[in-house]
Parts: sequence; structure tokens; C-alpha cells
Amino acid sequence: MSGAQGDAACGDALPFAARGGPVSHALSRVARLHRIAAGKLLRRLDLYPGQEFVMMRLWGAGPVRQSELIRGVGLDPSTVTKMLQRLEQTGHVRRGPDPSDRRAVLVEATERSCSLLAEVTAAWTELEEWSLAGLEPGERQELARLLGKVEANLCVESADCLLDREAAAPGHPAAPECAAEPGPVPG
Amino acid sequence: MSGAQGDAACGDALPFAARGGPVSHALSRVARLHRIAAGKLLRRLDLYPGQEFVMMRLWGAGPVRQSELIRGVGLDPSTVTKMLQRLEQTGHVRRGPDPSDRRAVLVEATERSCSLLAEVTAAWTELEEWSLAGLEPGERQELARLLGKVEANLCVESADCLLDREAAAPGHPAAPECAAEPGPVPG
DNA sequence: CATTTTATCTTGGCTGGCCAACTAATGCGC
DNA sequence: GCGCATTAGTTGGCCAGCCAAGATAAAATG
Repeated sequence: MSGAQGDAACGDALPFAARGGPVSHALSRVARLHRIAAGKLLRRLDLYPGQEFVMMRLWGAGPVRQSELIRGVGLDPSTVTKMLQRLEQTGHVRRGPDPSDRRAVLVEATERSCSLLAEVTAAWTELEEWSLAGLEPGERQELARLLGKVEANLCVESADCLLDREAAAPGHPAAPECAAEPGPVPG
Repeated sequence: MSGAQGDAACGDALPFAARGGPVSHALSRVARLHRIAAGKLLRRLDLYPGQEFVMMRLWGAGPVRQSELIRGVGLDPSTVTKMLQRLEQTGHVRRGPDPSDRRAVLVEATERSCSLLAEVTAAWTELEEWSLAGLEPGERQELARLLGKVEANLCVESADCLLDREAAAPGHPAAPECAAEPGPVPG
């Protein structure tokens, strides 16, 4: 500090929301709050925010190539690698080599993790309902639609985005619980 | 892996978008893409995504108490501390003790950083326009409104959110460039 | 005045997430 | 067969961001 340089109030206090763009700014804040809320819900499930997306991809699918998983969640490969290392360490995930391609890695959810499926789904539902409280069905749909357009816009440049991966695939009833064949778990 | 344990496909492949909630999921993806896009724009300005918000608070204000800054951006104090340490190291920010309260720290933008104001503002505008391409004015407004509602919803529980901090503060014309009076710096 | 409470940072530790650079295995072309 | 590009994953480095715990200084309280 030491005063010798004079302060640097460049221009004075704009309303803040008026510079740049209200939507971008609101988006950042909402996303942060949303993530924090998700974190609180996931905490008791021994999951960190972000891991849910990976697990959701694994539940409901058998062993999956890591590359496919990466494409699915749309994150950086290194991010997924580290996340999987942690998920493996916490026992939510099992990894192994792919016999048909020795550089690939197969990933699958552990049986233990299956017990979380329902809870994570519930948490998501709760969070969704929470976030959208007071919004009418039409508004929710509109919000989803607008977010979709924004995502499409941002996608064009970002290069690595999913977009239209499961847009099709209509209503599976699908048991929310771990309904799959339990498969013999050797003692 | 080794197949001996039986796979753990809990339930089968839901449409994914159908579980939890489409908005929450879309929100996460959009936020991520948005942040990446912001990062690309900020990169050349020697800023990392997130720092913009802090700098925006500093530009347009003289020396600010760190605690006030923290309240303003709504982040964790430790986050802001570290961010400021880096911003100080990169010369964007200057910090010094508050003579009137020796545990407080005063923060201000450096003159050097002032040259970024316009560029950051431009980047935000560009990003905003980019994200919202193809959306009509009505849609943009609607999106902002809906995001606002969601933020309000998430705010109630999050405890540390801003919301209505500068809702007041009417139109400062305010030069977008470093216009401020050089003013005496304490110390 | 002494004690306790509160406010203001700071540090350490951990995750998510990115990029850049690297290894290893597969494929393709010659 | 040999060599080169592509693909798959990993590692290291860095930053944002959180929480929990600690150090100081100010304020409240006895």
C-alpha cells in the first residue's frame, strides 16, 4: 500500500448488474448456489459434488469404457481420471483393464454404491424441486428450454460438449432402486 | 474387475435426463461451459475465471475492506484470501492494513489493473451476447427473471448469498475507463 | 480492569476442474 | 515389417472453492 501510488478506483461504482450482462452474472451465482446445495445433500452420501454425474452414468450401465464415460459427462479426461481414482478409493467404483483394448479401462459401479442410487436420485429430485419452488410448470419448461439454447450456443465454440446424447429414449419406467440382477457376489 | 464379482448395473439405463431433474442438470452443464468460455476470454487478460468478479468489485471503488469484499462477492473468506494473494502477486491488487482496525485488510485495484476494466467489461459483454445468441429480448428477460427466482430459492437455505445488495443505487453514469480521482491513500 | 465473546483474516487440507505434456497401445499407410 | 498418426489414460501443475481450525485484534461483558 504505502500511499505513494495513489488509489486506483477506475470509474466509480456502477450498479454492477449493469455491466457485462445480467444473465451471465446470474448464471454464475445460481450455479454456485446450486452446487453448494448439491454438496450439502451429497455430503451425507459420501459423495462430492460432481461425482454424482459420473456415478449416474455408471449406475444403469454395466462396465463402461472410461473414454465413453468421459464423453458422456463431457469433462476433461484428466478430471475424470482423478475423480475415478478417488471414487475407487472410497469404494464406489471398480476399475480394470479392457481385455479387448489394453490401453482402455473399464469402469463399473460397485454393489456397495448401488445403495446410493435411490438416495442420489432423491437428492436430485429434492434439489430440483427446491430450486424451482414457486415456478409453474410452464416456467420450468421455459427455463429448461432457454438453458438448452444457451448450452447450444456455448457448445459451438467449446468443442467438447455433449448435446443430444440421450435426447431420444422416451419414458423408461425403470425402478428407482437397485433393481438389476444382483448377480452373484462371491463372499 | 475380473468378472468374478458380478457387475453392478443398478437398474437399467434411464434416459438420464429423466432422473433428478432436467433443469438442475442443464444448469450444471451450462455453467461449466459458461465458465470455460469466460476462462478463454479472460486468459489473455492474465485473469482466471472467478477473479473477474473480485476485480469488478474493486474497480469502481476505492480501498475496500476485505470483509466487505467478501460479503460482496459472496464467497468463502478463505477463497477470497487466496485469490487476493494471487491477484496481489500478479500485480492486479494492492493490500494493506486498515489503520482504523488492525485486524482488517484494505484492498484496492492497482493502476495497472485499471487498463483491464474495459477489456473485462468487453469480454463479459461478448460472452453474454454469445451465450444469448438467437434469444429474443423477451426471452433474455425471461431467462434473467427465472434465474433470479431460482437464485432466490437457493438463497434461503444457503445462508451466504447476496441478493439485493445493489438493487438500489440508481444510475451512475460513470466512465467505463479509469477515471477516478487519484485521492490520498491511507498510510 | 480482566475475561469472554465476536469479528477478521489466514493456513492447511481436500475436491473439482482445466491445460499441457507424457506414456502406451492401437491402427493405418507404406 | 516399419513408421507415423490417433486414441486412451495418466501425471504434474495450477486455480477456484469449500470446510475446519487457528491466530489476532476489537468489542462486549463481568
